[in-house]
Amino acid sequence: MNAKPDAPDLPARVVTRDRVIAAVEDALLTGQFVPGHAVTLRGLAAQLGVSPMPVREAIRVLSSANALDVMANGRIRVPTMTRRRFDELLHARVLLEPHLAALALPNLREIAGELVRIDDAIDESLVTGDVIAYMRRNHEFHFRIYRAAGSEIILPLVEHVWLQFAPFMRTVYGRVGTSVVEDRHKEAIEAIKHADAEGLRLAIERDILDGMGLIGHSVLDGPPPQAIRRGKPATKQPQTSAARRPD
Amino acid sequence: MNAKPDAPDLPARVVTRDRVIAAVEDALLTGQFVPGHAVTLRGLAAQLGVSPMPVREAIRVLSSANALDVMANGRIRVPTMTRRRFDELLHARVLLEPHLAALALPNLREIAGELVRIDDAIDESLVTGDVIAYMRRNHEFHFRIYRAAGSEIILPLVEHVWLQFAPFMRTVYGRVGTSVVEDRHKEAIEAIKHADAEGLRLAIERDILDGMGLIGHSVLDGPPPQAIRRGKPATKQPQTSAARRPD
DNA sequence: ATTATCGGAATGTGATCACAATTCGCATGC
DNA sequence: GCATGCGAATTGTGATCACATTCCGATAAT
Repeated sequence: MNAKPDAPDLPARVVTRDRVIAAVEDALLTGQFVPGHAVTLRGLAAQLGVSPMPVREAIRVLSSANALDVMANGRIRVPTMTRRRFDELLHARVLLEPHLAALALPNLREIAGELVRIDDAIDESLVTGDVIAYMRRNHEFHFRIYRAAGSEIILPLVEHVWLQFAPFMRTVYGRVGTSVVEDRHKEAIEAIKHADAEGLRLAIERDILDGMGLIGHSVLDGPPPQAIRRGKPATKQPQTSAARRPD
Repeated sequence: MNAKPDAPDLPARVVTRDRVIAAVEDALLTGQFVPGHAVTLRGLAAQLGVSPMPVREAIRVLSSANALDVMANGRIRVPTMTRRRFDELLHARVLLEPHLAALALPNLREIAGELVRIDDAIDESLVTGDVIAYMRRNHEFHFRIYRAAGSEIILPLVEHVWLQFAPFMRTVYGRVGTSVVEDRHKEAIEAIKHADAEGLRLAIERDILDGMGLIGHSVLDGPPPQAIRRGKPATKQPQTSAARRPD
């Protein structure tokens, strides 16, 4: 490599594009972007106080990860959830996340206390009904674990999956509330303290299946996803932004 | 009647950015981008005959998928393979691809003939030593199978992984040749014909482990890849910058 | 001959403009 | 009252310019 004794620490210059990406990702993960809602370059740029150029790249990055939906005419919107997509996302989560958790187990002892603290914050967000705080904390709980696996390949894949299902979960919580949320974090922490890899794997899997499976199905199986409002035969997937009102 | 597109097929307007992405992805998957080689906006734009703007978005998309490496100063280059990265990529492949193949098994009967045809083309590429054609055909063989799984979530994840390890494999083939390549495609085809899910899963897993594991380790454990620095050692291989001349 | 220093070239980033395509609003006509 | 047609506004895409930073090469000094 080229010897560069000047700065061993990477300066990590903060570029506007990365700030935009982080802002949109946070908005997606905390459910502040409603599925079906349009996302425009200039609109987002004005909202974030930047020029459309960094937003363009950020949107392109996120849409390439299927975190934003690019329609045939180029318009961009928050993806709407379909039964098929939901099942596949659930599938991918069950495939990847328990594996990552078990892989991270040896490194989790030292952050067990921090996980307990985050889980306490989650409980607090649940009782206060702060959905955004809950989703952010829940994301932090899971990814504290997954990050400890030290896998720089699988971890981004899991982040992609989360970016896709998170907006939908926000809709779910907005409809059924957060009181029905019951995670398996306590079991996971217990498994970590006992260095029980299989127990941790099972706890994560159950956390995914319970949290997403039951709630997701109850909502997706409810109203049929084809609520024709004006009889547009061109669009095979009518948007539900203005049709259904979450409460 | 302006808004009445009779054609049910989506127009799918071809934008320059997508062509650039496809071109770079193909170059990565076929090993025409040497690991460590710099990729510049204006250089790639001039090479492809487009303006730097679509290239900027394309590079951003690919770098977000870790298919291109963004250094601390913002410069972009084809990622270099490390032992750690390689092991993780191998790990991710074993985790995802056999699963996808088994999932696709019910839909593979009808394309079994096509798979045989592609595999024959692979053998032909191997005897002629056409590494680029081999890599393209091998990619096609695998993704014909994976695409049949109908999973629009896991499939992009696998594509991301391929984009990351493919350039390195090109280096491997360029060093040890393609004569040592021995895949498990025949076993996979056999398992498909017998509707043997477990056999197919095992064939894919062995194909990955044999192809990447043995070859990759032999090269990564061998000579360090930072041998030559100055002097431009006889660029007999078509480089990425000025290799392709449109006319 | 080796090292230090300086200047031009190259690179990524942000901003702005131009343009085709699409969408929305509103007036018009039946 | 309702569909229709037209024009303005919006949107994504591509191109170009400006600029800070960095890299490369040449020149000069020891």
